[in-house]
Amino acid sequence: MNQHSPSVGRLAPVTARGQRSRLRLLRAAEYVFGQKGFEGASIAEICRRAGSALGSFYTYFPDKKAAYVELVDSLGSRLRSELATAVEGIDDRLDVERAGLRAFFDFAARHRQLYRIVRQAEFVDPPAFHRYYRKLAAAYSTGLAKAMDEGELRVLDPEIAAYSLMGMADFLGMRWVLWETGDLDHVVDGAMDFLTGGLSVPPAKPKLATAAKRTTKRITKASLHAHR
Amino acid sequence: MNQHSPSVGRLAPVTARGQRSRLRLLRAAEYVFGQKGFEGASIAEICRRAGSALGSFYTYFPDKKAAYVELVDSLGSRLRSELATAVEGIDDRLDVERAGLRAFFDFAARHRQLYRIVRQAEFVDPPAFHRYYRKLAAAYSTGLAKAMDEGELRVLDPEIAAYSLMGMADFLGMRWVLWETGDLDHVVDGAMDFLTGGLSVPPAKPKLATAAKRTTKRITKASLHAHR
DNA sequence: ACAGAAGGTGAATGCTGATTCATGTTTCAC
DNA sequence: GTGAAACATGAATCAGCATTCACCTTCTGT
Repeated sequence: MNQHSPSVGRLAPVTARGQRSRLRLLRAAEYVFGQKGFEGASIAEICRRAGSALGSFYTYFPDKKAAYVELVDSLGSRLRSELATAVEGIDDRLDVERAGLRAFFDFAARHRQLYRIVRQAEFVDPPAFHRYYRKLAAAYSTGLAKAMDEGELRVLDPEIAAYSLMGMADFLGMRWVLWETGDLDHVVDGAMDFLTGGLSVPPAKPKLATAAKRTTKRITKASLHAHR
Repeated sequence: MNQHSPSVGRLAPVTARGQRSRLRLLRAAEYVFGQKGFEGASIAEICRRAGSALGSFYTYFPDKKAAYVELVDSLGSRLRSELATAVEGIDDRLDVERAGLRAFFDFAARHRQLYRIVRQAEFVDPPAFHRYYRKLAAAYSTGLAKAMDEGELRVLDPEIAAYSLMGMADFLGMRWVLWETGDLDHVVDGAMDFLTGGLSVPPAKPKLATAAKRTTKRITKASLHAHR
């Protein structure tokens, strides 16, 4: 009942040839769906790109939507697994955040269709869309909660923190990975600066307050002008 | 050349009746596009919902896409204007952030199609999609930069901060306004807690470090359990 | 009260593209 | 080597719209 039950029609390939065809089709689908959107993509174009005949698509997928959903799930689990790998063995939790952010940007750069495919999923198959973010958020929340328990992070609501951090990564990636490839190191540093210390001005030592504030401001503003 | 040049055909309504019709059509379009997506929505359904005949749509819009783009632009400027209003007169910058977040959630709650319409725009008309976020980000960045200049906020790259904050708001709204309406006050408080102070544990007074950490942890975890 | 403009109507046109199917080709277990 | 199961093929089917158009109704100024 779960994944590919070959009960109705034959969907899971049996031979090596079949596996190859299915994979070619899926890869082509990732490209075309990402390029044109779900509705805009035609099975014909996917097949052309995969080097298969029109009918072959239906040997492996019951319909257009099924292929799409599989793509969303697959992108989700590939992303989660890459993030887990990128982060494993890192002790300091802030370094985990940095590595995770970096890995996300890398993934997005390698799968420029990621955003478009996932976002379209909201219309094609809402459950798949939810799954994608909920699974990511669940793993993230757990990690954050543990770090908070261990005193590695300030104690916050882990789920709120997880969605906040996911949102940051999402928008930063959209802006600096997809729209305008810039100095990603600078973006990662800037993001880490923000998510580490927040927006509010740390209470300065009372006596020197004004002077210290002024100095900090000048220095950092100058360094910011180096970019952009 | 700019907005509605009635050069080819009559697109801008002249009489009050026309204005009403156009508005009814636009409202219906907001609903139907939000519900079914751009491709999934049919002009016929929009007209049915608006109580107009099929042909009337083309009295006011050159085609399906034009109506969509107008919707995206309109949602964008309505949002920006509501945010500006919600925030004007507030002095403390962190209170501005709080009020802005709250206002965004309210807007999203009142326009449950906002997310779906804006996200679809990426496929329907990429320029409209970019405009939406870029205009928001530009206004936001400017405000943040000013607050930083005035020493109200820690100095960060304003554009990175703007996209980070937009991403947070976007994801928190998706999760707690659209998916599961929960205790929004708690979400706003949690988000403010995060964006104010960041993730990292503030350096404790050396002598009491361990004890203090423990205590904080117990208290806050207990209070967190009150929710969810 | 009438002309002409603005607004309204919905059947008809045309195109696009998902899905099916009858038929050919390849693979592989034996 | 052979036959059944797997795969592959692409023309044909079919349904769903966007858009057009020829004609009707309601205003508004004079």
